Amino acid sequence: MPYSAEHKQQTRAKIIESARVLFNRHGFDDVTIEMVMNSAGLTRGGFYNHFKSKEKLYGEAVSSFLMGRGAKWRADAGVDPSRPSPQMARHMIKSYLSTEHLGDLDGQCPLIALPSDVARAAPEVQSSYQELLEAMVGLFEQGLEKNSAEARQKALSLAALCVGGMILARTLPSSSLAEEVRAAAHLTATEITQH
Amino acid sequence: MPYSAEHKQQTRAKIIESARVLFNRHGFDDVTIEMVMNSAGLTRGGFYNHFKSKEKLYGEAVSSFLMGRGAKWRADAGVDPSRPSPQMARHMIKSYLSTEHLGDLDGQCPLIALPSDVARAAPEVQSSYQELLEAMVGLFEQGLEKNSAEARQKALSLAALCVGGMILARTLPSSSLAEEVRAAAHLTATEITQH
DNA sequence: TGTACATCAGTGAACGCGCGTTCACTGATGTAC
DNA sequence: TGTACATCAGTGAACGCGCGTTCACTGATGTAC
Repeated sequence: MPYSAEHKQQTRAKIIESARVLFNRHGFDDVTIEMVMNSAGLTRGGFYNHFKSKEKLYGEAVSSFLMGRGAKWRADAGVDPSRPSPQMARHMIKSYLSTEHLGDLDGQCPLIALPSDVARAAPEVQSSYQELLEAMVGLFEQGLEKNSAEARQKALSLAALCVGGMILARTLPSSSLAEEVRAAAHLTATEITQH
Repeated sequence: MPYSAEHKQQTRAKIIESARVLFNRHGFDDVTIEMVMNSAGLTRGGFYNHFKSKEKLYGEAVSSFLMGRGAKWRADAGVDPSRPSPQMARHMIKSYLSTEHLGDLDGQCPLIALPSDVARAAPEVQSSYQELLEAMVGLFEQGLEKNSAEARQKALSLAALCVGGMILARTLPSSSLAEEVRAAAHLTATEITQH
């Protein structure tokens, strides 16, 4: 059995990681298989040793990114999971609606980068998107000390405000207006956690 | 001079209208020139009598849609422009975050449908996008009876909440969750106009 | 320990399809007389 | 009024490029003896 057992898996992981970054930045159609493979240090032809099609790769890359993001959030929040607090919600909002996140094209939250692609993607991809949103909403909800119906509504709105604010800020050509949108959304979101 | 003077212009307008609907629903890459021309009752070859390239058509279609939407809003609001009111803002929010708007794939607001395409499009297209957002924000701002700095912040956040809520609702595969997001955003947006 | 062998990850050339674009042609229309 | 003509919007076949996918081959690696 040539090549160690995990060698192929490592290569596969490298391909997914390259794809993740490229898809997140450029979307599905503008990324070619050659770009992905070169960025992983390989050549075009080998791709089909690892994936059945470009679509399958997309599904895996997006799903893994979405899941990874969700896990990271849960870990961040889980430092003391027995004591969810408004501080935690405000901390999440602060980092989500930060100038740094706005400038981070490679690492940005996929809820921001991918909605229009996801809407046309395979069901598994859509499910992952939904799961990540639910994770976000769940964390907000935990951070709000309210009766559950109101907390749920606020948590959903916070998610919409965070994602919408970032999408708009990223799309606007004027960076001063983009920054204004980001700052306004941040302020309003913080206010919502305080009512 | 064969064909009446405006004949060509009418055909051109028909092409733009077909393109508008198709691009709004499917995005730039998934719409072919043949689809646009057939939907306008013409054949592929004639396209280049009217437009220099697919990109130019996209620019015109999107810009005209964005401008038209802005004009419509101003007209709606302008019924009595001397008396902007919270009612007007609430009315806009109600119709924007309505179930009908969520289901209207052809007529939906382009701020919802187009952000990821616009981010990669020509500068004119991006400017049109920004203008439409500014029109929306301006109308919200007029409808809020506050000192200007706070009204501006709230207006920007309302825009982010409206657009973000609709984008999320449209992307989620579970229509019950989508509806929940829409309803929550609607409620929170209304509350914001009342504080 | 060293050598022959089998496996299969990776290579790069080639294929083929879709679609944007071009082009020679057609035929409907308005004008000139 | 009717006829020949010029124009040019519209047609549809053909071109060519890019990219997803396939395929015959290579060469690095682990195993058998």
